[in-house]
Amino acid sequence: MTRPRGRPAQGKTVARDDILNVALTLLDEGDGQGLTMRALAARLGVTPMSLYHHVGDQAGLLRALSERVYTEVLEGIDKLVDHRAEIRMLLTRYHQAVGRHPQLTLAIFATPEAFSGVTREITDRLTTLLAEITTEPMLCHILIDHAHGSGLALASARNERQAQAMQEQYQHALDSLLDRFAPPS
Amino acid sequence: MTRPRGRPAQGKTVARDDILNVALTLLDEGDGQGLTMRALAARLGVTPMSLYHHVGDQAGLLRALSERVYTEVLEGIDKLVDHRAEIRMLLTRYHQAVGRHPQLTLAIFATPEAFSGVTREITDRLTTLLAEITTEPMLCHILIDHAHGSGLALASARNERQAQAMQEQYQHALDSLLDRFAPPS
DNA sequence: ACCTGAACACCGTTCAAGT
DNA sequence: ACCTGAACACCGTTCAAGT
Repeated sequence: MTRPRGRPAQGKTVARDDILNVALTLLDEGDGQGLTMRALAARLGVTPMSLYHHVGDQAGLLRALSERVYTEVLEGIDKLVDHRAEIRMLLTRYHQAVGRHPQLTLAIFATPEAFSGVTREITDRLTTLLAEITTEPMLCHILIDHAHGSGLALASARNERQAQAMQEQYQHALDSLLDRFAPPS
Repeated sequence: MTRPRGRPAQGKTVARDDILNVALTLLDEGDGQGLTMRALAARLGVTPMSLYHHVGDQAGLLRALSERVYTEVLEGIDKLVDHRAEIRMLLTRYHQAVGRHPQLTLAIFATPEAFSGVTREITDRLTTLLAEITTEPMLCHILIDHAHGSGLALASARNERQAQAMQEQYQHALDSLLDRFAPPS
């Protein structure tokens, strides 16, 4: 009558990487309500509680996702001699990351415990770089806020062509901001 | 055995205004998870389902809240002759509204159906005003994004003194942006 | 018009128990 | 170490029924 308990004889262990991948698609394919511990477990063919072993609770899951997504922003950014070029690169990649996973960004905003050190790394790197080319301390916040807003707006692009156009508009705005606050000397 | 059904003889009708007031405090006093239809109803001494009669479903509730909060932004803004002064006033009030109800702002971000026409009115007014003093079309987005980001950050102020200081920093940044994109002629 | 209880289909998370 | 079922305390929302 009762189904078998415990770890099944042939049971495959679910990989942490798979959890994160599937979680990310659940988050992106819906309106943000698609990612639940139960739905995630079901999609992975596993009991909800087994997830807790790999990623902790829901905030832990979000933090892991945030790490995975935002780490890509820092990867392959060589310390350029040209500060301005490095700033552009960093922000463009960040903007893209937000645009690719807007629901993740919103979820993190609403879940302070989900903040990962990676985002801190990004903003720290940006502030030190910006300190080299401008004396306006608020420029960093302005740039990051705009990356958020514009990145989130990217979600409402109707097709790839429009998304491309919005990306270019962002680049333009970014250049304009840098020009006006830190004119190339 | 069974408790009475239907409208109680002396039952007071719950007022829509009370619903919104209590909903707003539930939203603000917690970490954003405090506002649920059931908790709201309980606080009002009413069954959850009675709420649906007044504000519709959860998205309707959020839209009503958004209207109440953001309408105050537009109120008492006389059309000033000085475009720049009006822009400053509009954004400062918007920034304050976001800062006072950060969780509402986040909830609306995550719930597109909750968008009220009022926010559209605000951005429309801003765009037409900005068109008068600058040719950079993205300035409007930059200003609104920064109002969002800085307003949301206001939530993490540890005391009123610090909040005041952050408000002033926002003003400063706003002026700086306007100066650089639309220098007073 | 306005409020009610019951019901449906969900949630996150803890726990003790299996292998 | 890793997975399990059962249970607890919640959700939003629909429905038919009361006054």
